[in-house]
Amino acid sequence: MDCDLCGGCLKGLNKEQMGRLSKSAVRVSFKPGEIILKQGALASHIIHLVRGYARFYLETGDGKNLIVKILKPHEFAGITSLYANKQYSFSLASLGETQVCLFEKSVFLSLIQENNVFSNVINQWYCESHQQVLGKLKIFGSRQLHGRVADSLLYLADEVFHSDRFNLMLSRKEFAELAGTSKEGLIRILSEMRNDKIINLNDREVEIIKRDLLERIRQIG
Amino acid sequence: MDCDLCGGCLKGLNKEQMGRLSKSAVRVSFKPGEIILKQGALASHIIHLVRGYARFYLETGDGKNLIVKILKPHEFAGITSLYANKQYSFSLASLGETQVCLFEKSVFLSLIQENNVFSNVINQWYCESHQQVLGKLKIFGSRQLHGRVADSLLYLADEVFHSDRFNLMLSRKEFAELAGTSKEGLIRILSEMRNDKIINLNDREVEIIKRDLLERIRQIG
DNA sequence: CGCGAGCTTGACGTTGTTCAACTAGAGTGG
DNA sequence: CCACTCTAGTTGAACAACGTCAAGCTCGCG
Repeated sequence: MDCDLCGGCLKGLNKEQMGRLSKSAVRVSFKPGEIILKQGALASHIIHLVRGYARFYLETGDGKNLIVKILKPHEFAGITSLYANKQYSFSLASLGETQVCLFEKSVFLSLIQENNVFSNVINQWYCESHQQVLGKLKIFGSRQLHGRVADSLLYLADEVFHSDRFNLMLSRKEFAELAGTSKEGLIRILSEMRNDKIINLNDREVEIIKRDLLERIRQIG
Repeated sequence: MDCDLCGGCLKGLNKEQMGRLSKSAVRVSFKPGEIILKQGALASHIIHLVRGYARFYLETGDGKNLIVKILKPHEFAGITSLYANKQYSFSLASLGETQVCLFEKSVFLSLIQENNVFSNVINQWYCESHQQVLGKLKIFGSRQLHGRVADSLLYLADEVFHSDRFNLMLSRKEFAELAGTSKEGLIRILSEMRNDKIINLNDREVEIIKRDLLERIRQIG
């Protein structure tokens, strides 16, 4: 199987290595809401999101979830389980229709070990991912609801959809899990923001109207 | 300058590379409470903690801090600023007397790029560090005070001091910043735990008595 | 038409922060 | 040697923030 859709995401590999990886790869499609990787399962694969979006979340143990980030096309997941972890420490579920490429972890790992350019690509990935999580931790540890919701809205606009107008692919409950609160708490803040004309909100269509204000709310909390 | 105290932390480097790194290295001592790296400053160095402990924290912008982890001897900081970030995204302050080794970021980076074994060591470091932050995010996003304090206590016992009896090197305020709450809130929980004989607490001397119970509190919140 | 799922709002109780007062110990200067 | 002051720690009370519970609403579907 070839993996042309993976595009430049695997740069640094030579033809032989690319072939070895492709041979171990499987392409799979998922319907909306299906679980792609399950927390606790044996970490056997690295996944590459080819098409669609997916929510990367932690099962907190008390029946709730915490969405850490939204994966968009050409992003990876499972790299955090490359070393040490025998099991996935997170879950991944599709939003809408998605298509993913599954690479065997062992092959992926040996490529990192033998190809320095590739190893550096992964390094860089870690660096960015680490930063993002640290940022989220900061928000969670220091801001209250208004700030966390504002942050989540801006995260979606800036990092995921690259537009101030987008279709929130999440249910209210899922959006709450992204902002780290309850469904009702989130809804109240959103309603408030709509009343204050900071955002437009029709069902799952979101438009950021007063971005400067939203950014201020994120900062002061 | 040689860097024998860095021990096996820089494994994978050959003699020439080790020499190049050593030549760029500076050894510095810090008194209790002094700032080693300052959030926002130009990220010019990677630091290696040779002796003592340090708190790795984020300045949240509203005058509060959030302690992400406690660095112990032979750990690194600043690796998260290797790529992209021109400025440190965190601060590092000494707890007690510490001694650190400063490496020039540019030299460090070129070693990663040319030495695959070293690159993999860093990769692994990222992987572990990433996991730790994700774990903390999970706690912050899903547990309330009791759980967060229990988690912080167990973190110190298991990951930092490797003993159920240790000298908390943090003030109450700093410990609160580790647990993500206010000084008063933390004190109340600690008093409760002392009254319930879950921990012993004399000034900054901590002893975990009922570990099983503490672990349960961490899990159920 | 009835049913269920997702969304919304109000009421209420819990949790946690803030403010203020108090204590103990350490350091300072008369 | 004793006020005085400063800091860290502790506790109580008032208040705000947030989660939970319950009810109603809309919409799509059988």
